[in-house]
Amino acid sequence: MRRGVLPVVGSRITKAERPVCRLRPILFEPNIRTFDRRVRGQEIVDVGRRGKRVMIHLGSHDVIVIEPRMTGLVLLADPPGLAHLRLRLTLAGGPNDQLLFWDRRGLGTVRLLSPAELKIKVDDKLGPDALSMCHNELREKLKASRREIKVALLDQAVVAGIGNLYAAEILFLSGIDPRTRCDSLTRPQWKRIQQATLAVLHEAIEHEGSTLSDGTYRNALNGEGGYQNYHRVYDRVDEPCSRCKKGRVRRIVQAQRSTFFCPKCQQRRGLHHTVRTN
DNA sequence: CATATGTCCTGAGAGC
DNA sequence: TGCTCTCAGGACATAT
Repeated sequence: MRRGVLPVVGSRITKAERPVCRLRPILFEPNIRTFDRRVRGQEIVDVGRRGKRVMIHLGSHDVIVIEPRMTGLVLLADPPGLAHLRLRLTLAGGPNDQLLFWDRRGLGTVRLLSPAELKIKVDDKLGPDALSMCHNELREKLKASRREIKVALLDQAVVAGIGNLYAAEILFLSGIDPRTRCDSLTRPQWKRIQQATLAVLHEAIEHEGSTLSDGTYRNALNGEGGYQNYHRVYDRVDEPCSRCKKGRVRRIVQAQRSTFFCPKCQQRRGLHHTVRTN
C-alpha cells in the first residue's frame, strides 16, 4: 500500500472531505471539519509505514495515519464502489488528483496526529517492525511467554506488521507447529521464525499483496495482488502439503482466528525440526 | 501483570 | 426464490 501511494509525495492537498455515506462512520480523528482545516494546503512530504499502518507525512509535521484493518484500501484510482468511500483528499501539483480511503466493512481508521500524538498513540504501542526486527529481540520478548507462537506473532506490541494470513505462512516456512508455546521454542527456531518473516513479507510485497477469494484487497490502482497464488497453507484446507507432499493442510482455530498448517512437517515433537540447542 | 474473551463492521455463501 | 445464520480478522475494551 505504501509503495502504491508513493507517487503522491510532492503533491499538495487542496481539500479533505468525508463523502456522504449512510453507513456508520469509521473512527475518524479529529472530526472532518478540523481535519480538513489542518490538511488543506499542506504538501505531502513523505509516505511511510509502521507495522500495518500507512503514514502520510505533511509539511506541517502532522501525519495522516491510515489503518486499513480488514477491508480498507488506500487508492489513487477510482474505488470499487462509491458506497463505502470514507475519505477523499483532493490533490494538486502532482500526477494524481485524488487519494481515497475506501472500506467496505468499516473497521479501518483514519487519524490526523501531531508528532507528539504520533509517539503516544502509535509508536509507543507497537513493537519493532517485522522487517527490521532481529531474532534475539523477538526471542527476548517471548521466551518466557506461555502463549502459542501463532497468537503471539499477531500481537502488534510484540512485533508490528504480521497479520493472520502471514503468520500462517511464516510458521509453515519455519516448520513450526503454530500451537507451540513460546517458552518451549529453541534459539534456532526463533531465528528461523525471523528469517521466514523476512522471506514471506518480502515475497508478498513483491507480489503486491494477497487478493483473497472475496476479492476485497486491491492495490492503489485498483488492481489485484498476486501473492494468493503463492500461499502455501492459507485457505488451502485438505490440499497436499507443498513441501512434504504427505500431509494435508489442516485448519484449526486459535484465539478465534483460523490457522492453517501442515500437521506432518510442522510438528512440536520429532527430529525433523527440533534442533537441540539452548 | 499476563493472558483470554467479547465486540464492532458488511457481504458472501451455506442451508433450508 | 428468499429467508436466516455463520464467518472472515484487525485492534481495542473488558474479563479472568
